Amino acid sequence: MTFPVCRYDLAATLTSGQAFRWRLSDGAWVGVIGAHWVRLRIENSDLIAESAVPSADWSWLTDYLQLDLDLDEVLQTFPTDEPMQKATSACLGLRLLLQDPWECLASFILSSTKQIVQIRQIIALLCERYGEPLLVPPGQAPLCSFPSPARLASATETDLRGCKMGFRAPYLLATAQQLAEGRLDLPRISRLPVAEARAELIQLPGVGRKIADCVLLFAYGFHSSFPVDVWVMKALRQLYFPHRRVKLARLHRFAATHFGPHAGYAQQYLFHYMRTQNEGGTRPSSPRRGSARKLRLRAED
DNA sequence: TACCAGGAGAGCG
DNA sequence: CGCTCTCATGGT
Repeated sequence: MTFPVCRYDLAATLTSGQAFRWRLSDGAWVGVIGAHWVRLRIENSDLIAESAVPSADWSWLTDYLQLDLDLDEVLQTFPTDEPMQKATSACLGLRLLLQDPWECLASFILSSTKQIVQIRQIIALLCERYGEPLLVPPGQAPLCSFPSPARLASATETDLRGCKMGFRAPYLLATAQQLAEGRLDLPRISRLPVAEARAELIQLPGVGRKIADCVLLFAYGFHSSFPVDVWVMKALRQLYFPHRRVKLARLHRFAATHFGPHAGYAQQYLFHYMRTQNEGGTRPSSPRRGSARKLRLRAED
């Protein structure tokens, strides 16, 4: 199946720390959306999608990739200051996905103080051990669905620790149990105002402001939600409040007023910019070479 | 080797 | 409140 697309950077989008199961294989991106195995690539401003099972309705894909979103319309609402100009021009075509709430929630519970490569490894193990095998085309590597709350709720903390998630195991287990018991209905949250939706999510074990904001943005499409992690905090302080002590609460207030109605979208550009800009590094600190040390320390003051 | 990673929660003054 | 400490694991 092919879909016409304009300014859609698949690589940046699928590796920008919002989803963790995509991998590049023979020049195409292979992943799982719900119960669908899918393989994606872009050729001549066309998105080409191959699935394992023929489907008449591709809304599961177009919704996930947000193909109907007008990116230019979003970009026009961004502030025209220099940091945003640089962040957006550094990666034209970076998009936000619309993911499954449970998979997104569980993934970000597992994300705390982990690097993206390690988050990917934990989630791969979790799916391999607890997910359902999917139908994949002949010759393709086997792949599983993301395990349901009920499935994880039936595991033990020790089982989950076996997936290398460490102290996050009791959080994931307790949250899975609450959802499996029906104590919180994830689909219902999409109908709430963003502040109430956030309050509901934060009640779950292992879910604080940052993870709640990630789920609101990446799975519920609340574009006003602005997750502030170490990277974005660094970006905001460095670019907008240099040489000043600024607290997290103030950064949230600043973000809510400065970046417009699609602030969360702007956040993704800042996040990607910070991660790719400096020496293609995966670390916000710790210089690679001695010669860079002085410059870096000066810039970070 | 020592330090650190897309945080959350508990304990402290 | 606001700050600090701990939590588990793997990479550099």
